[in-house]
Amino acid sequence: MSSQRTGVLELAVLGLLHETPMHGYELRKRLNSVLGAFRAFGYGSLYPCLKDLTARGLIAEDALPDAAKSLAGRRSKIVYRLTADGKERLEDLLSETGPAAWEDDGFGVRFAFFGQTRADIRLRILEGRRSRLEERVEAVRASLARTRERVDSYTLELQRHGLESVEREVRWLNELIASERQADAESARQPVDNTQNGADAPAD
Amino acid sequence: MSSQRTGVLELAVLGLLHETPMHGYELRKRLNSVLGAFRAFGYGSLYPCLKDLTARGLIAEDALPDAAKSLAGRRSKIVYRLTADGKERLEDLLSETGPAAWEDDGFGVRFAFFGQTRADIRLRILEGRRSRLEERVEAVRASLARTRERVDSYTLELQRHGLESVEREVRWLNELIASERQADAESARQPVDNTQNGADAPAD
DNA sequence: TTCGTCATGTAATGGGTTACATGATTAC
DNA sequence: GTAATCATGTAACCCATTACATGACGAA
Repeated sequence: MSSQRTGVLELAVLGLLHETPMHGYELRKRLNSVLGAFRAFGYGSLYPCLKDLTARGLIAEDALPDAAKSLAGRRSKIVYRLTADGKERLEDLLSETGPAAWEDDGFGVRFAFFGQTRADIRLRILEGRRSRLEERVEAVRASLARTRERVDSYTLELQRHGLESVEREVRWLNELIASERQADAESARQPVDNTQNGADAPAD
Repeated sequence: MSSQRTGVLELAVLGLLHETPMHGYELRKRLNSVLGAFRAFGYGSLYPCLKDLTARGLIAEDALPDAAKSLAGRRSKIVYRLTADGKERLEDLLSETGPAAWEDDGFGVRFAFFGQTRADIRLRILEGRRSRLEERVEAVRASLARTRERVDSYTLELQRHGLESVEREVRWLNELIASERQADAESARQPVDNTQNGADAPAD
């Protein structure tokens, strides 16, 4: 039932390859530099994923055994690039606004590729995540309130710190949402857009 | 070798049951209230885990079909309690100071049960986690420094926010470590301890 | 020549999620 | 009597991890 099993890794690979073709080793480094603070992938995850994506025709390999490679960079074995199908798939994934898009992992990756995401989708994802986090805040607050649940001080401290972290992210989201809305309003006033569906432009 | 496959859930269950016997449903609530901000487990994870732990003799079920249940609490089907083996296992797990203890998940659970953990182990885990996080900070900082890696502003913002989060946790750990050390020093001056190996006590 | 990093993989397994299925008890 | 919550489970699947294995290339 419409359950597009995402797999953070798949999305991340497609997203990175959309920016520019790369080979596995490089991909992994970029991956861990972009998502660095949250997640780390090893080769044991990446290579099987690349094989899978290739088999599904979403990416393709351009093997260059010992080609020119003008300046910069050692010679590479297999360079992967996004296929047309892959690009389509990427757009589909980046258009999702459901749970996958606001849960911890999924959100991080999607946010990293917000540059390739439609503005309205961005907003919905940010808001989705915010309300998700607000639920958590509520849950922890409730738990903190029920002090009868005799908790030792460490458990309490953990909850307190966790709560603060989540609240902090909510504030961050608030700022992001505000600035998205502002940008939206401004671009509506003077549509300087490129490649966008041009609404009736105001006579200058 | 020696790879004691932990499984956050297993440890969490043992830890909670060490405090007091409980049945599955209750266990799950406590679980998500204690670890609330970080992780959530569903029944689909919990019950199989309980069966597994039972099979391994680490916990046991006390079925009370419709017993007295004096005050407070609805009648429960299966109440789980920690066995002697389970307690031993729990102590082993809580004594670990390796990767399992300072990686995201493992750390959270272990911290929640610090009350049941030896003071020296606590300190080593806190320090282990701190140095782990410091590595991450370094990695992200390095990535931020290499501005050549043309990143769009969203990716950048994600990295920036991630970095701040990690730095924040490092500060938190610093405080915790300091207060652990202080408590340690104080208890060394006047050993008011119970159940501890009594060093030569100072004549009052 | 040896070390570090670049570079690519595989096999086995793991730990947990999702979705489904069921029924008892309590509050309204 | 009906809805919410309590309460217990199973089957299928998934995404990734761990540990291992291999080798070329450049710098010291």
